[in-house]
Amino acid sequence: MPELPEVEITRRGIAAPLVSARATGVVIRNAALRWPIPGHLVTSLSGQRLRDIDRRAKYLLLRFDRGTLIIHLGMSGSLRILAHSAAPEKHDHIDIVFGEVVLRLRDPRRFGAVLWHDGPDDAHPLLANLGPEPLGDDFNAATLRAALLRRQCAVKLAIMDSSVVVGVGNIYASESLFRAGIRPGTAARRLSAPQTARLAAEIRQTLLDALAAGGSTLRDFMHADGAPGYFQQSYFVYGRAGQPCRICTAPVHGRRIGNRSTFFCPACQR
DNA sequence: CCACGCTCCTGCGCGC
DNA sequence: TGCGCGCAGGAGCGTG
Repeated sequence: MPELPEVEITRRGIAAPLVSARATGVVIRNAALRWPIPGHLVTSLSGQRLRDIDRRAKYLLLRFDRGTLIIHLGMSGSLRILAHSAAPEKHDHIDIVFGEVVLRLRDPRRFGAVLWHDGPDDAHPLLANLGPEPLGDDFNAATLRAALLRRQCAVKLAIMDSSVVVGVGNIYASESLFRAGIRPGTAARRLSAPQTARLAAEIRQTLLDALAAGGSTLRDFMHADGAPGYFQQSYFVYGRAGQPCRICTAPVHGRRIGNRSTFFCPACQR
């Protein structure tokens, strides 16, 4: 499941070969992603040059001459650069063709999205209400504190809310809270200022570490060049219910919060 | 504004 | 060995 580090790594991987290339066509094999892939891309994208690739939250923003192709990888999506002649496989739903090379989206679970937008980012409903980037300057102890003080839900749910901070998925939510020494079920507004500062720092560092590792990822992720990206990262708590905490050896607890699997160490996290 | 549960989909792992 | 079942997950969306 691509989380933010995987999306960023994908961005870098596809930007290098594609930026400044010209799209020559689009092949849609299955438009039924989370929202239908707009059919007009097949004709409208041809001839447009790819000027840049940005990322906002987990959305990839491919800046073409006359608009932006928004791509979300959902839970199982991956993008690869392939020769135009490479045969598509079962879940390869769309190709953006750049002459002899294609950008190919594979997404078995089809939770992803490919959309077209020709206005400013803020004018798109998916991008309009996103909170700060966790790796950017707008995300810090003060901004997180302000956001958490208005929430009484579990802090884990709060940091997974994209209006509070973007890019924190289920895995890194548990990992960040472990590293910050905070129990995931704690009411968001009950965190002290120092706890909040620690949490902001650990969210950032957890994502940076994953980025440095090349993207921890679950089974479906591939690097843009097709090499498997799964460095079975040794998570502190995620998926480790009943196993010894890597710090104190107490058994890791698992429970559901907001109908999502959640893991924590009852000794290290208070 | 906030909280919560539902929903999309497929592959996997488990129990029998 | 095969089958059916439940679960996993991102995040938008509708409802209370």
